[in-house]
Amino acid sequence: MASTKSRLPRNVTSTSLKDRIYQSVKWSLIIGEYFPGSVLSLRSLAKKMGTSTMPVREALTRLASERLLQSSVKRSYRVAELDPKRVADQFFVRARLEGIATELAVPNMTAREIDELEALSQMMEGDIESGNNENYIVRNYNFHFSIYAASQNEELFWSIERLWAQTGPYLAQVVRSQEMPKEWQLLHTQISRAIRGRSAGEAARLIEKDISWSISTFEAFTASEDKS
Amino acid sequence: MASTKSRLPRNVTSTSLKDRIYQSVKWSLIIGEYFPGSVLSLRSLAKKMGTSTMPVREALTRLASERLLQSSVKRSYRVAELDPKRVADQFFVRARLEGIATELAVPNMTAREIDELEALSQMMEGDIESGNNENYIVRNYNFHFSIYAASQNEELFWSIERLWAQTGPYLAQVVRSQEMPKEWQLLHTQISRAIRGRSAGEAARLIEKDISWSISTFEAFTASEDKS
DNA sequence: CGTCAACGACTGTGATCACAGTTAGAATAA
DNA sequence: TTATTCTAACTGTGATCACAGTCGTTGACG
Repeated sequence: MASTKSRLPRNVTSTSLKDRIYQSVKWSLIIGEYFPGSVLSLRSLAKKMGTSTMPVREALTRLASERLLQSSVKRSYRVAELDPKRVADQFFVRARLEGIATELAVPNMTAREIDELEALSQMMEGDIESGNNENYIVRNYNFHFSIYAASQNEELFWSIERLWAQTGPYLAQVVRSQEMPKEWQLLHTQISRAIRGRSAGEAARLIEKDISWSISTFEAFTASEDKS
Repeated sequence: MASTKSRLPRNVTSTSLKDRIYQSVKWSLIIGEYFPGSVLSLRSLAKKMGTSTMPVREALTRLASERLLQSSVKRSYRVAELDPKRVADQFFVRARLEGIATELAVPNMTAREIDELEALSQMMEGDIESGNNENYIVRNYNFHFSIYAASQNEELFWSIERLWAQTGPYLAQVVRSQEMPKEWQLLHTQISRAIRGRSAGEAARLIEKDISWSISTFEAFTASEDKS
């Protein structure tokens, strides 16, 4: 888990304990390591981290303020329960913001960056083929955020990342629990191809398509859950 | 002071101290009560609030995590110094998000809400006329956010509010230090009129125009500051 | 057997302390 | 006067404590 942290842009000197705990928990949320409704208590987390509760509570108040965790007074912190309206709202904003970021990014990306993108998309196709959902989740994150980083708009980048962490627990749960749809297989390759061709509008359209597929997959999943 | 609070019904005091301090500081940022570079130290703020440093530090870590304040290890919290690129990025995202929120809001707004909007815009015209910049800042906030609330997308609403708090210290500084441009006078009335006519696209376009005016006013201001 | 009150083990919150790193200003030297 | 050093007052960080509210379980009672 610690090795993946280097993917996230940050100030080089964020060595405080509270920051490391914050990053650690946030990453766990993004890759869906916690389930909706999971309880995160100060003392148990502190024990697990080998610290006092102090840095943990600062980390958790941060996460709660970014709406990644829910908290009410004197009740334990927990991963937000599934609220279809809320998740739909989040995906809606994600689609718009990620489309905008992609449009900005396309003219900025270097040939080397696009090569890496294409390599990633190849591996993601393989992950879908072999059903390696775990790898897919991480590579999908890296794929998207190497694009958004190229938008060179930090504010945009952070807004999107916050939303990913919010939708992470739900989406990852879906991706883990079932075979990934075959339609997903080509999409990311098409995206990197559109970027290579410098067609910003096309790339943005495909990114938004990617997200709308996520939505419908998610909705189909929750619908089937309700019946069981 | 503390003794009177404890006697109030519990639903009034149900919000924690840290939350109230958080809200208080955030509002101060939105209306530009703090200047770029202002230092907010735990102990001095705690003294001002009449509490220990504990709730203050949780409030400030929240604000820092939302990028409303800057913090580096063992250095005091401070309002971000002016970084033209960063502010431009923030305004860019604001324009897009607020345009989207407006488009969503227009079909949702009730006649009563639109009446209130129009009343606000009338008063804002008066504020510009009489040079009452202080009132204008607050009414402008209320005007915009009553629209964004009607988008009925909470995630969108919070994203925008966060950006307002980020740009607040810069923009408010400009608005306070000079006469407001006459062009601003009619804009908000036009916006409420477009909303009454249920033309979402037009309303969104005007909102984005409002923000782009903010940008250019801000840029003109910083340019003139550099020369002096 | 089923209901409900009460207990006990939890929860976050706020206060206070020790500590180490930062910083600004006074004292010293050139 | 100007530059530099050094100290003293400040900063956030982390640990620990007391406290009050929450919640699940147990045990008594109907």
